[in-house]
Amino acid sequence: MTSTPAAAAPVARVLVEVPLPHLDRPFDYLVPAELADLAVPGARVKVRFAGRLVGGFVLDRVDRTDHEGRLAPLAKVVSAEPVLDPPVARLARAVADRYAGTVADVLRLAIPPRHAAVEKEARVAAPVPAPPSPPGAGSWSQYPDGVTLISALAEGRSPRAVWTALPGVDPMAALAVAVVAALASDRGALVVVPDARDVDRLDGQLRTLLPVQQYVVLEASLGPRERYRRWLSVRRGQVRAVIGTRAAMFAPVQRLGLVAVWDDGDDLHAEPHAPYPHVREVLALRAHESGAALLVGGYARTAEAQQLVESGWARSVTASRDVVRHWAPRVHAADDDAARATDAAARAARLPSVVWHATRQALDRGPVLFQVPRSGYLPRLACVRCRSAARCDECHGPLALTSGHALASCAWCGRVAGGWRCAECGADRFRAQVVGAGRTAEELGRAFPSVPVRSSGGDAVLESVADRPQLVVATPGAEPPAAGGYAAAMLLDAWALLDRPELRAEEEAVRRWLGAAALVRSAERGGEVVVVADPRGRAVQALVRWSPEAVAEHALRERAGLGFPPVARIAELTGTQPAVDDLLRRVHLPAAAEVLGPVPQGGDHQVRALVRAPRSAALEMTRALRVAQGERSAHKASEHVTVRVDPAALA
DNA sequence: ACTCCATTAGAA
DNA sequence: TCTAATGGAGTA
Repeated sequence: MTSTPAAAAPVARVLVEVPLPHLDRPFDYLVPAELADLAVPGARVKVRFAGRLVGGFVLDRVDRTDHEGRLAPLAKVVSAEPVLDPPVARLARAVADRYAGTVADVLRLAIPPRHAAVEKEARVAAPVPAPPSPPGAGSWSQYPDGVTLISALAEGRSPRAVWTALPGVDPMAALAVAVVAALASDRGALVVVPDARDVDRLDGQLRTLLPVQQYVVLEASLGPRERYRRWLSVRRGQVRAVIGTRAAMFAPVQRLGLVAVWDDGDDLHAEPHAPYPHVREVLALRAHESGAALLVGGYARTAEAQQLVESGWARSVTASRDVVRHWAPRVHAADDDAARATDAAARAARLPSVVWHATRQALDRGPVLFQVPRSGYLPRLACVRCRSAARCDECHGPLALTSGHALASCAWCGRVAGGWRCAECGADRFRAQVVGAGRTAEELGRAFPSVPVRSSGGDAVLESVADRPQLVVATPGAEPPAAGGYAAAMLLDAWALLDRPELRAEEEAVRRWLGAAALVRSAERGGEVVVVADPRGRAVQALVRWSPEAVAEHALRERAGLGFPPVARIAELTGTQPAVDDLLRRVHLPAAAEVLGPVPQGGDHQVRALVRAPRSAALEMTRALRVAQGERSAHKASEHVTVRVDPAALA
């Protein structure tokens, strides 16, 4: 190359798109004079790196370099569109540090693939819309601090709140009000919800408050073209508000005033690609870095959200007991066995008789919702007498009833279980430990022959149901709202959710129950919820009293006692034994960190080690792990170790 | 991943 | 002594 360097700021600091942890830093390149105007900070470029052309982003243009040797020139400026915003670049660095990953990995999540035609088409600058006037507080007046929260937003301040949403009051309407309040202060807003159905609902609410040109919807189902078009309008500041699902968490909203996440306990908020960041954590980082307001809302509350409250960083927004009582349905718990065998009709329907009676009565008043565990939780079988799991005689795998087969068979080896006897107590009959949605729908059809039964779940999720007597069987998260609220909800096999071995089982159960119960009419309007589980349990009590904070407080204390996130930070290292050993040998952990394992994982010759550090040493721990990963990749270690920080499922 | 370079083993 | 092969370091 013989071209002369640019007259001003001839050095471009470039982040190269290579997946290797030890290359996770900027490299300097010379800007040729003819590219001087194109190679703006944030631009996509191609550079020669280790002999080949790789993509990268210009982080900055500077006058000089610290590099000793000769600088290579930028090979090409792909586009002068500054796709990497400086605040997003800083965020990517923070997220990479937090999750022991690389900036390049984060940017892959944050910046959608370019679509050249889209970049050109919108050259005609759309005018930036004028801020809307401040909204009324809407349903926020139901919460003691709600009105203050909205006016603070509208006045340009940045409150941070963990919000327990009331049942029966559309939370999407409240989120829409918060968005408009942020816009009214001449700032931007970003709301992330778990799935497309929530996006649609929020969209429907926002549409009533804001012209559609003033916000965009970013969701996974968009094609590359439309996705880039909308994303670009946000980056260019033509649109100030974004609503969307997980990938929207990095949306380059300009002058960010509010970030919000709905139902942060939903596992859809955990990004499945490296470095596996979580929406709530990323948004909290954004709020911190941009000085934006943060709203973490849900019917339930996670231990992580509770931690934000207890650390004093965010405040708790919760309705008073009186207001909760006004909106919530009546909830009561019925233990499965105690209620089951007493009533012939109930036995025929294989329903606890409380459920059967409550359903029959509620059907006079409107639709009745049945929440049944997802079919993914294989319907397993248990001894009818002692309830121990029914296992295969041959391989000791769990027995299951699969659809289309009358006989139980082993979920592992497939052998049909004939002449089974319980290994614990000798009983010769088992019962379905968890009945799948399909089977429940069939049985309800027989028990209530004149009533229509509809199912929602899997790939057939109902949008909503009409306000007339009918039975709606849904898996958790797929419950369609009913026009005037459900007359009742039956939470079947609720104990099955609690029996799961995971750390979050209790929190998760409460989250799912509240999600269904929130769709039921208030007690004043006759709304009723029956949860089939031991009434004495803490989770069941939280539902009965509609006090999710109690569960979150307990979960947080429990995690503190165990040294688990969010009180401590844990990195999970997974790989082959030699690979994990090698990483552990190389890593220079802070003194406060502690290594557990490695222990073999199920199958695959994989092992897992946990590295734990108190929050005060967490950043040091994750940085050390990244450095050690880098050292391994620099030494061409062939076997990869996956590092996940604060994974959602810690058994 | 890929290139470059140094060290080293192998053959004249 | 020269050359091909192998390993390690660095990537601007």
